[in-house]
Amino acid sequence: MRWSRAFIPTLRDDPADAEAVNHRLLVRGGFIRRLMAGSWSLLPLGMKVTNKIEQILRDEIDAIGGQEMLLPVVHPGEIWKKTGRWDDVEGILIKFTDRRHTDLLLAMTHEEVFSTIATELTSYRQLPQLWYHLQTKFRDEPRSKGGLLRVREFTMKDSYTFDIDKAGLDVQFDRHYDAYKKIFWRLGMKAIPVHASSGWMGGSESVEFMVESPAGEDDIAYCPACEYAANTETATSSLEPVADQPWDGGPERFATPEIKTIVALAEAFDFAAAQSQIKSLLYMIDDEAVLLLLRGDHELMEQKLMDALETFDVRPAGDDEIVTVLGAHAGSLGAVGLGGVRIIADPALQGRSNMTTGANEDEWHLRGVDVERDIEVGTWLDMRLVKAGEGCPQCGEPLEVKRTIEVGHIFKLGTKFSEALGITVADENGVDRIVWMGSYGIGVGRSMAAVVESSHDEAGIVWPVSIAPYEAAITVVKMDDDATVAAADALYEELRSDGIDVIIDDRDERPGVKFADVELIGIPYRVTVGPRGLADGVVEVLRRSDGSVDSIPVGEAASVVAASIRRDRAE
RNA sequence: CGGGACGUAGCGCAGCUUGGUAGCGCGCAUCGUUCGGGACGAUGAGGUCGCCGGUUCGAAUCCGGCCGUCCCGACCA
Repeated sequence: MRWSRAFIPTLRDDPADAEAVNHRLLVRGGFIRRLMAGSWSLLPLGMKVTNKIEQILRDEIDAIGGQEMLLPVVHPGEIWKKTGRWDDVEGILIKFTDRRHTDLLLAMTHEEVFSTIATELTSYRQLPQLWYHLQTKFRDEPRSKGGLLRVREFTMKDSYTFDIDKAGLDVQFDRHYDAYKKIFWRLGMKAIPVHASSGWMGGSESVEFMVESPAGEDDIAYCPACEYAANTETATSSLEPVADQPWDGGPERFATPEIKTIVALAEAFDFAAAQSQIKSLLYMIDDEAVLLLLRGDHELMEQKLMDALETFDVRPAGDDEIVTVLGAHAGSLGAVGLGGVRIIADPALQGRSNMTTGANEDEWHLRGVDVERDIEVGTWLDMRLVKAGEGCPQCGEPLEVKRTIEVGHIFKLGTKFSEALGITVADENGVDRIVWMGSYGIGVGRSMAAVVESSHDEAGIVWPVSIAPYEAAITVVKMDDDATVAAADALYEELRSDGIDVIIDDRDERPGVKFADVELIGIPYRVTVGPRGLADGVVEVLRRSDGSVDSIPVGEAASVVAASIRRDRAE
């Protein structure tokens, strides 16, 4: 490509509305433009990167036996009603009707359609199957943000597997696990696989692939010692035991005027350190008031609660509800002597005594509470948010908590969809068996954004060779110098015939402008051709990733650069 | 959905308090001088001031409503 003919609208200033690094750099570099909130057009450079990412996805999924298909984006509501998701995923699912008043929807994912096709599977002899596609999905996110990180319309690679039994599903799952590790490696990202909550996908087990970035939306707990890693939505940790001070007798009321928070109580009374308090939270779960108890210095992780209770209908009770159920306002709530309300307590409270908690009477608390003696705990449930520094549940070393971007997610769906849609095959005895399914997704645009987030500097993006919009750029320093232009053209042709994806910057611009643009756009190799170097018979090769510069004889430049690029490609 | 900020030329912004018919920088076009890290001079093109309504002789500016965008939160594979 000749730069003078290319549409690469770079911007000198950061767009005013861009905050996230990927947003700033991809817009400035002329890769993408916004059409509306959460919808982006891919300009030529963005398209090139996307194509390269998609090719890697195809390579690796094909390598584990994947067969590519392409399914429609508009689905009949009917099949989503069969799986129950027509009603279950209210909100982000866009529904509409056609001229015949048929219920339709914009696909947010494709389990239903793949499953529909899979009803044509009739015999165990046809299994296993691994199908995938790269398709547009639309999710009406309440709040798109972060450039390409959270959008409404996006391309996703999703694969689906069909097996005769759980063992087969396990094999497919493990293969995807390995393929995903390779994929993210090839995309130039350090992706950490973590145990995750399955959310509304259901299923028994899921692993997310996370890339560390301050722009991310998920926290993971990570053990540097043993590689334990889990989304904080599921992570656990081991805690130092707390030694309670002895206390004779039962709970004792004491006045706590104006004190409404754990912190304030801890400051006012030396026996009421946060870890010696019981945090009481009233929640409405499936329309039932439930009192949740945690250690005072711990935080609730709602997702753990939802997963354990198998419901999405979880919300904090309102002020009115709290007063109605407990007879006091938030700040003085407690579980001692409470009847008729279900109590769920975090195991960190087990065996604790001489604790402080609200008295269910405004401005009064209780001290000397023995959790198991004084409180009728209905269920013990780990629902505590893990914090950095707590012990790894596997090896005890301190955990780290990192902010990350979720770039991929693999699920063991089990039989949820196949049962709902009647996907069965005959086994060797001629008996119909429900098929076991898995589903595995990678966001293409989000991956592109995540690479930018984790690989950039002050000057711009630093693409890995594998997905760079161009592998090399030839910067022609002086366009009105015939010898320079001729040498640059010759180099360009040689690299092209060598199979290198190269662009020649033949614009009549000052060198500074050209240098800045190549760096902003993030092309891994820049070959600078100018009269100054040519006088010595050399051109200059700059490697974007480490800034190293080599002067190389003109005649060897193409082969040296091509060799470097081939080496990078192989990595 | 709650809180906050914003909407004026392709991009970044000023003007609004105190109403008088729109300006700066970058970019763009032409010419000239320049040319190894975002040049300089000259000339020029380009704007429904987000939309609708109101107040007024007169609205980018004041008032009301709406729409859109971003950030925080809620939410979210």
